[in-house]
Amino acid sequence: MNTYRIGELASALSCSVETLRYYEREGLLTATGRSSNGYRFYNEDAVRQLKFILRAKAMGFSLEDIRELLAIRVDPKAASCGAVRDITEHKLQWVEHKIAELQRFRDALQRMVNACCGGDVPAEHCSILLALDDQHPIPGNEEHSRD
Amino acid sequence: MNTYRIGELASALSCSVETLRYYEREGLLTATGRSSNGYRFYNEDAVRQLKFILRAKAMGFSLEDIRELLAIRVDPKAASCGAVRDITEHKLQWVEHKIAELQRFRDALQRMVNACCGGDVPAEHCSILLALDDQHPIPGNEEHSRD
DNA sequence: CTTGACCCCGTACCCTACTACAGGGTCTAT
DNA sequence: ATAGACCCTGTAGTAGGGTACGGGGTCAAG
Repeated sequence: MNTYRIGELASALSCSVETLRYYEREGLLTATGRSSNGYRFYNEDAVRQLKFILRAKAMGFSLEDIRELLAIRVDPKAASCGAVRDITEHKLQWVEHKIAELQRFRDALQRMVNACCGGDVPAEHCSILLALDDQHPIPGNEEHSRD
Repeated sequence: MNTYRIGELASALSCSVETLRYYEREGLLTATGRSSNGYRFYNEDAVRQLKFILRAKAMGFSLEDIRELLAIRVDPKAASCGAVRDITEHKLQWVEHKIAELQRFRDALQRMVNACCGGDVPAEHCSILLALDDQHPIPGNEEHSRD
């Protein structure tokens, strides 16, 4: 079975050597072993595990989430399929919450952009500044004003 | 004109005293002055400025953005309305970019949740773990698989 | 005159996911 | 034997937006 040194693994999967050492410190990816000179080496199982980590990251999982998923992956008989789905659903809810928050930001910003003349005129009466001062709430924004 | 001590301002606008001192260090909100005992005090202008800051934060602006907006707010004749709209549009684009990213996360997570039996069975054949291992790509996810 | 609620300053710490650097060892080619 | 590429460890720094703490001063009530 062929093995990889840390730099080879890093360039193969497009991450940095420092990241791999960091993942080791964090307990996400331990090297398969050490050569007599102390160099880390990785086998195909480690490559697959790193792919798992990177793919999970690309899905939006945090390293903490990934730590849990890896624990299940290593010993899948000890965990239920439901546990895996719980982690995923929990993340999904968090992502949906974040999306909703950003959509509120987007709508507020969009209303401000729409209301602003945006011209090369002095900003003295700029509707965006007025809206942030709440002197002149922008229509559609009333529910956020104090009474 | 009535003035407020830092704790009064903090409780009036529901932020912490530490936050106000932090904003002062960051140049966002300087106290109106200091009493003879060294205590900060704030007048109504400062209250309005803090409201501006908090409202801008609620819109998703970063403290760095707010710093720029405040500079314009202080001297609106020196800046154009277009400059204000540029900041806002820039933020809007950033927010839209973030939303799109999170929506990709959400879709990937949703596909995984849908595909998972989620039962109290061992996770050995869990479709989520398989998908993250890319042994068993979930339909709709092919564009992310390596070839 | 002491207690408790305020306030001051400066510094350190939180989180996440890295990245950088210092100071050293190892291996390969020339 | 020496350059250059690679590897090791340990520690510190980054961004953003604060929070916490230690050690002290101030002020009003009892």
